[in-house]
Amino acid sequence: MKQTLKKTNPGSAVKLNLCEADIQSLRRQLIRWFSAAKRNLPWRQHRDPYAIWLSEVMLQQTQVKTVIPYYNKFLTRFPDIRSLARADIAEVLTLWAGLGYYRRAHQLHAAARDILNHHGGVMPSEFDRLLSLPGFGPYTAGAVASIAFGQRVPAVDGNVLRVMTRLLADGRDIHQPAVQRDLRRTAETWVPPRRTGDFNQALMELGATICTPRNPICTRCPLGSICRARRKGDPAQFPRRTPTVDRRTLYLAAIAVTDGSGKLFMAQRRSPGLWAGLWELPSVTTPGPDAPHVREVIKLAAEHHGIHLTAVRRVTDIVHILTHRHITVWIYQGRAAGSGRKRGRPAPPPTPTDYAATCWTAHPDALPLSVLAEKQLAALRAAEADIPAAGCAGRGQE
DNA sequence: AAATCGTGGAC
DNA sequence: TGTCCAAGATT
Repeated sequence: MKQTLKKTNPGSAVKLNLCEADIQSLRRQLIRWFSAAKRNLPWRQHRDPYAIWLSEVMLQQTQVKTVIPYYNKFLTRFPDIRSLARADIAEVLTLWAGLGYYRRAHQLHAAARDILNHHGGVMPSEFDRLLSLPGFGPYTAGAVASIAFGQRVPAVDGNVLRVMTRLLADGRDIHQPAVQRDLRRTAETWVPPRRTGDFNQALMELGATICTPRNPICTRCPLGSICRARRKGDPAQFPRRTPTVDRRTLYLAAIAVTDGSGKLFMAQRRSPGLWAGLWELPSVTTPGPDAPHVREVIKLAAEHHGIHLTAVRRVTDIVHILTHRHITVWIYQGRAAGSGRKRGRPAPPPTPTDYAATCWTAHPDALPLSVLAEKQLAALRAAEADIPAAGCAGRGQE
């Protein structure tokens, strides 16, 4: 039996949902399909709630393929909540460097400490308690509660939102928080009393492998018989697309400052913010779109970093693209003419203002670096600039 | 509610 | 090549 609903119905009195019979069919078909089709992923070999939690955090807005190597390394180094909670945030960031969205690493660490200090080191199992931990939103709390503890709660991520809008032929904009909340309430009625974790994972797995954003493979979909978008003939029109926003451009002048003994001046970014806690060449924003003159760079270095430069030259420049930023970086090199510098000794790091900390180091690659910072060092070396050589401590060399 | 927060895969 | 967007959370 089918409900008679208006097509896409914002404001309709009747809640957009499947009928009871279709919900039963959905549960059965999905679980059956998942048993046969599920991918063999590292986190599916664990029953430990911590291991599942870690995977869910790393997978936020990050593809499975990208996460896998980070996950394995992280879990080897920090096999349980206690080891993570007692670790230095610097080491956590080192293992996270390159994965992006670094707030996740800070909050993962904070939540581990919270669990150790206030929950006896035992992961909470209830949705509401999980939700109150740092880094847990509706999705992650639902995923951990259902997958690790079998709680009957939904786990609605981007995959599930897409699958749901297609099953329901729901034309609303899933980027709107109110729409997401409504779909989560609908999903609550879909989660079966048993095998909640498998059901939630099956919905996500379907979205990731069959019900994909473009070119969904409806011929292989176990839910084809109840999918309203498929019946309408064009499932890919759901979910509704939203107009893209332009990337803002950002212009930076970065300076590779060396002292007399082969050390490089590095700066650690503040938290919160972009690349929080990671290290990079000290830089300042400039009006753009033209590269600042050398004398301007000398002035900026003195103002922002308290360093007096000599022998400044522009070495190279790079472009870095983020989701909503287009960053142009002009890279300069100079030598510190610090007053306190003696033979073979770097000047003490100036008191940081723009940054959380600064340091002189002969091994900049040993610090947790953003991908942009790695690009900066690589570009300098390609230009044969006079900076410390790459050591063996950097990532991506194994 | 709309912005912010990274990086890379896929087409 | 540009665009979308990925097991989202936070302010």
